[in-house]
Amino acid sequence: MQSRPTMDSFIRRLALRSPLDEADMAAIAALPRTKREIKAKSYLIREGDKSHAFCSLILSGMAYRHKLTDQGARQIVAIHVPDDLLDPQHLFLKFADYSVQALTTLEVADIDHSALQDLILQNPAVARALWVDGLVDSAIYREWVLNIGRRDARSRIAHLLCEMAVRMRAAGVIEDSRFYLPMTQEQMGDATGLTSVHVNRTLKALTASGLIEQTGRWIGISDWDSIRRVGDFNPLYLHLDQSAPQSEASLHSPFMT
Amino acid sequence: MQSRPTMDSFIRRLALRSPLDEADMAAIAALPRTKREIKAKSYLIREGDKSHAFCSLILSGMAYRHKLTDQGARQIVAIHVPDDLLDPQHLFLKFADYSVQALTTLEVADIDHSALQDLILQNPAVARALWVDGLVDSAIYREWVLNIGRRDARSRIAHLLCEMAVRMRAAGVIEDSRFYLPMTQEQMGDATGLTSVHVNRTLKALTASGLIEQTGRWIGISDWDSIRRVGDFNPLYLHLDQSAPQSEASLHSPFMT
DNA sequence: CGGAACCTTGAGGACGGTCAAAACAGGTGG
DNA sequence: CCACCTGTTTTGACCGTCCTCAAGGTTCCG
Repeated sequence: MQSRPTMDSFIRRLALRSPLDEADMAAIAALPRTKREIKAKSYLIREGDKSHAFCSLILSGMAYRHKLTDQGARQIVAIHVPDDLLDPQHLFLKFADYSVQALTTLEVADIDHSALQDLILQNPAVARALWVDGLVDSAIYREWVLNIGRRDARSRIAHLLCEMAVRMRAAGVIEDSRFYLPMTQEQMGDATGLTSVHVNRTLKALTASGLIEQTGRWIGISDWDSIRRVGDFNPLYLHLDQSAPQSEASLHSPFMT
Repeated sequence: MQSRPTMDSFIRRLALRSPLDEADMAAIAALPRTKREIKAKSYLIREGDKSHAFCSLILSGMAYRHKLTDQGARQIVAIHVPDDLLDPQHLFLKFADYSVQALTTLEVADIDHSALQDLILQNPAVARALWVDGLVDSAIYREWVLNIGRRDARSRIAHLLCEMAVRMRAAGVIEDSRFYLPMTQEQMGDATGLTSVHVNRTLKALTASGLIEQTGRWIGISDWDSIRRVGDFNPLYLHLDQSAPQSEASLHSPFMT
């Protein structure tokens, strides 16, 4: 996991989906922030917490967002990669309806709320870019509802792997045609509405069918086209390509160089 | 379904979660818009469509948002009640990753994008209120992921009914301690990741246990406290009460007068 | 070297799905 | 006002995907 101390790639991601000129980007880059390191497994946010006075941007590492039922069953509702901004919602809502926990050691930049609010007030292009980021979040939630509600275990896992491949590609953390997915099989189950036992069997089956290769938590995708079909994965919902709604290009493998 | 020609109650809902002064409200009320009537079952938006040049606000009636898998399985990802603003996302994203279909005859107000964009640029309080509305949407999606991923059929249906009761209460369309839920059992299944057959059996079981009463598509909740417990329903995620994060009041029945 | 967390595998069970048919409701047109 | 048609609800029988429980292996880290 390389160290990525600046916000450059975050700004580039925003600019991908919403127009930002040099001045806008400079304004974001100039936001006061403090870097912080967070240990794997520790909580960034707990359900019911009052909102923090800052937003955390993931510089490196991964985190996940989850909710619990009364009986203590856990559902992971989102997985976050570098350049994800955790909780701009806390700018506006008073408390959290979910928990966020570090999946790996995490480098985050805590951006002060009042500075961010000021920037949003003064700079509509920045406000829009952040708003759009949240809209894409929503789109991902919708796809997860579909994934969990209407696909079988094989498709769900395949879909999860496809999404992570594409998003990690966008974040620039794909190495050597493989990606490191720092999740236990239990966590993958919590993300897909399955049990760890069934995730285990499903992963083995995907490997046996020659769709993926696992070594530890490194995932290689041997046959992108097949796994895309099995997972019924169409990356349009990630809105990574604002220019071409229906482009075939978006179906290409995230492992192509 | 009473006719509700103005945007007053929409504005009131926004003001519930985000501060708006008289001038802000007047500015929203002055937005140019055209009223339109939409027949039940017709599409407002189709997946893959390029964004419209307007946002539709539901004045009366209900609609749902859905996505399809490759094999044609349908998942309803959201149900919309009066005062819901459909697709502020289209202000910023170029195409739709879902379809929206009318559940009943619908009265909507189409608000012109350019006028709305201008208002957002000029008036930060309005921008914020709309942003917050989208954040609550996200919170609902998260809860649905949990509902579908980690609750059994009985809880899922109970949860759906609780959510609809509370949201319809907020929209002011509860009559006589009952609410009209214009969904077929197949649609309820599509919303909860179940089949219509199982929804039927589950509803019968809830009725038999004395939790609800059904007459046609009118749902009466006989025992709010029990169904809330069965559905593991805690309305905090709806962020209806910004003042009191942990208030017990939020657990009260939406049928109390 | 030891322990904890995680992965793997097996056997059995259950929740919810599938398929199919019948009852019912509501609207339309004769 | 009845006859019809279509969409919806209801019920039954059977089945399969995924869960549960449990034990043994493996990996990783202190």
